[in-house]
Amino acid sequence: MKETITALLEDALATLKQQGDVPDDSDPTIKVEATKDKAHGDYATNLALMLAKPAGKKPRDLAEILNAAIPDDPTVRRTEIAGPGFINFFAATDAVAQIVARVLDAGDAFGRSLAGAGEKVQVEFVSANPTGPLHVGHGRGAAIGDSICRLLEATGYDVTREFYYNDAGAQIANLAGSVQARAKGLGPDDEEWPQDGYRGDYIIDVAKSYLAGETVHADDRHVTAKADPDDIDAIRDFAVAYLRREQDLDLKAFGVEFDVYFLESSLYDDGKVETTAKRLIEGGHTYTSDGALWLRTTDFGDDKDRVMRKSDGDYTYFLPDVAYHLDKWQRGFTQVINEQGADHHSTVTRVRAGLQALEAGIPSGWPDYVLHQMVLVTRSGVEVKLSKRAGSYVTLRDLIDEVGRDATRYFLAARRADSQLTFDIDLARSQSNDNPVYYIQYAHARVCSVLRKARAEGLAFDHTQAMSHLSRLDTDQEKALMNRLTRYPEVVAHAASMHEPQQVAQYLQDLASDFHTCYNAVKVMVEDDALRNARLALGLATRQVIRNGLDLLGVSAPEEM
RNA sequence: GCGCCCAUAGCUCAACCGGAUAGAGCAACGGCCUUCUAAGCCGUAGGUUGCAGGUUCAAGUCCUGCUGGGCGCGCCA
Repeated sequence: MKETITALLEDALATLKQQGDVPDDSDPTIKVEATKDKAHGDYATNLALMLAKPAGKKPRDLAEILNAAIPDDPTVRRTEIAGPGFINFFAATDAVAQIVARVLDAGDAFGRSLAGAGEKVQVEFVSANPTGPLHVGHGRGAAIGDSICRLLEATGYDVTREFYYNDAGAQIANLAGSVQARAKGLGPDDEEWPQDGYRGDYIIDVAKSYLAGETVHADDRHVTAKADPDDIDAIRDFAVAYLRREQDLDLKAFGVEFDVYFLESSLYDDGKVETTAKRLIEGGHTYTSDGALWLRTTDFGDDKDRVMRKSDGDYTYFLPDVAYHLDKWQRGFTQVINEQGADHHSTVTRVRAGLQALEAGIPSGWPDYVLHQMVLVTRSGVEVKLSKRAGSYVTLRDLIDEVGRDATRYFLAARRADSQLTFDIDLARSQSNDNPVYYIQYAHARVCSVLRKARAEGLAFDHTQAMSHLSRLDTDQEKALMNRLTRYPEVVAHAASMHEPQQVAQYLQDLASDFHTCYNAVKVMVEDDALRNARLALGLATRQVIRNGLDLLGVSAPEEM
């Protein structure tokens, strides 16, 4: 529909150029928008407003000329000029109803497109170090990151989900020390307890499992414990595998799986850190000061230079970061999206600056970032800060256990990443109309319920009959619902290109609302076979779109509540 | 002090990379169950989009300066 109108406008514009009403060189991007207000028709364009200035005409006069030049088309019932110079398009009723056939025809594929044309995209998200259970912030990253992946897949991209972590640094040494201390029966209150050791109860579980000689299987590694409390290397390997497995289990329970686990240590093992350092030095972008090696990132937009090799000879985390992103580029990802907590926002300019200094032909704005703000968890209006297992923070597992996967995913993905999020546990677990997840799922279940009833009465859905009577769907509520269905592909395309899954959540709420309104106003199970089947078809189409949309958010679509 | 992000109804949030009368839900008030799930629907009320300027035919959206909040500013990650 939108494409049809755009094509009509292109025709009209060409006519105007030919007539000399508009300069030949004016080439505005033609914008056709779905209207917010029914009174403005179904679609509208501001083309006349855009062209008024270059044409040297009043917007409304130009709109008249433009409108007259729009060719006739069966899908457009009529057009009108409104406001300062908008042209409104009213769709033919039959054309709107055809959406039902299109949805049912496409099924799971409805809303998908080939816009990405198979381009390789990598999305890095969560990327938690294996030092403890995932917390709510990681959950937000997982929900947003995975939904972005699903959106990109739905728009034709070849997506790689990647998880980057450090299994060898200071934090890991601290983890090993903490587990060893627990294995020797020490607690955080003992004098010999390592400084800044991890105090959470989960360390006890790791230590017990290690001493019991258990074998753990994570997605990317398998380790059998040596059970020797004095072998710190063995403890470290085991602890990392153990916590990686914990995280994998949490992520699986959350419906998130990764294609690639990338180890920071591999960048050292493969010599990529060395190579990157050499390249930066040879490029002349480094200098030595106070015994440390600095990269002149200020040449590339950073507000201060950064240390890449410390005076003790070790590299800072910054250099492997650059090496890692160079590696991403070399793997052929022309588009990379990094989903991270906003507390790491300072790495953005730094990494980009480091990549520029490599002079590897990487675009200056590469990679893309989606940064999410903090999550505050509340129960009974009071902030929740602690979990028993992790000690100092609320874990993702806590939320999944308490409110379920669907509500957790929905709530964490339904807000713009750049606004702070308050996760209200009471709301998320409430099975009532103020909970948007249930509201949407209920709409889906209601359709299923009607279908069950139809089947039970021996009036199973007749697709052929329905398709030839779609024009019977002519009440205001049905038309509003069908219009909403029409918008779905645009919503998916836009949400994907903007990397904003919350737009899908918003749409689904609106769709569910239109459906419930329709459901209350229009009875499906009527005597008239043709009408009943047409209405069943509309229900089926709605169910399909809800299901498709929820899937983009990783939320299930239950048949009954 | 510097940098990034945010500020929209009493509350939680939308607003399709500048468009028409800024929209939902909750809370409040008034209605709707002999009828497909009332976990729902209909109606009423609620706003100078933090403040002040600017750009534009058109600004919640873009620019500048304030105010308030979050995060960051390490030879930690």
